[in-house]
Amino acid sequence: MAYKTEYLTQRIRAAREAMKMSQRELSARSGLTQSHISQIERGTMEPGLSSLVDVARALDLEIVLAPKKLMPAIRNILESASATSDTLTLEQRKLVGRLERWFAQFRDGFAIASEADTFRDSLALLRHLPLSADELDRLKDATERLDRWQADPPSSKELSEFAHSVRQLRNSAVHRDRDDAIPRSAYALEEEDDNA
Amino acid sequence: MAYKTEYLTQRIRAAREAMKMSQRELSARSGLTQSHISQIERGTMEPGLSSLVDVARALDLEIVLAPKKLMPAIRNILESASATSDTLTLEQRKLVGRLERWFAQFRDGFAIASEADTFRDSLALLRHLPLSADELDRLKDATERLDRWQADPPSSKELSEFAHSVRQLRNSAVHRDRDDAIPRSAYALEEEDDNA
DNA sequence: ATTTTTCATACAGAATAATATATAGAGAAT
DNA sequence: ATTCTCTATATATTATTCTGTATGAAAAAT
Repeated sequence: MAYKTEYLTQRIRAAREAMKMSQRELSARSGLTQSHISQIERGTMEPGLSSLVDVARALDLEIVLAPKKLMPAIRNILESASATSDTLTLEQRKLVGRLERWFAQFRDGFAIASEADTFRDSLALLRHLPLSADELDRLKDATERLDRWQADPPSSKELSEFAHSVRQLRNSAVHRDRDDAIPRSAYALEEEDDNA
Repeated sequence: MAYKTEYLTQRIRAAREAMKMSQRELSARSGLTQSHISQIERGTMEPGLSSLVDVARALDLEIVLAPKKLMPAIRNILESASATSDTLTLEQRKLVGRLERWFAQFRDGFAIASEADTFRDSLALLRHLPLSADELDRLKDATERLDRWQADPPSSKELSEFAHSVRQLRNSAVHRDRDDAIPRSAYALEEEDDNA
């Protein structure tokens, strides 16, 4: 009777094993008993919501309620995080990191605060989403503008334009269909994210 | 007792209300009793996981376990689908208006007449449909192409592509599911056509 | 071969979720 | 005012979780 939530409890077990934590240790961290955890993982019993929250927290996981329609985009993020990193994502992270550091300094340059927030959040996404070669180029272009702005600070209009172009980049990466997703060495399927 | 799952149950209530669904209707859809739902939403009782799953499903929501470090990225996606404001819709109308004026001039550029008609109809819809932040971005991108075409007129192939992208935009706005619909209250009634 | 660790399982009892049903109050609609 | 809908709340009963504790079996480490 318990497989309505099986996909969640299986993820719990996978997460625990991925960080090489024993049921006993998880028990200590979460406050549930070991026997309880065993039953949850096995599907012998359906946990209460609060138990799941406790266990998830202990595994550095968060419970999110997401509209079904957004699930492809969210899966994109979850998978890209567990996908093996290749040279593309390495450079990508370097670039995003540079943009983030720049933003920390230039945040006040934004005329509108919400625009600055949007920009920061777009960066958060770009750090985790797979990019095509073309998109990576655009990301590179963006960081190159930073160089020009070292000497000559941008106007708020330029900044706004800049933020928009970064957001465009984010959009194209987020809403990519999984079918034409960037080919990667091994696209891990949902249930086997236990590769470090 | 202070429940640690209140952030989830609050989202349930918010989702239900956003869809204008009564507790009774949700009760019918989810299989829980109305009284049960009331207590969950109020926080007087903590639901079991399976109850939460049932309710979430009935609201077209999915429960996701996400690594904490990915939360900024995920929040970004969740917000981009629901964020909207008055200023945004104002901008939306400005953009659509611009596209419409442009179309009045460039209508002959379309190789196929039906394509032009479809384009015009898409615009008419876009004027009245609530758009997410993402969709507004795409709309903005579209109008920016117009700028480039001031000097350098588009080929009929480019034009066709352009019309297609606008139509896609229209589709995503039209076929949005109830659950993540943009709350209309702010601008549902304030619409008087400003003719171009 | 022995010890340790890890996981599955069992059981009793306390705590709490969940059902079914009913009702009261608030607000909206007629 | 009367009727309707919606939400909160109450009560009694059943069902399930959860704890605490203990044990067996398999696997790993010594």
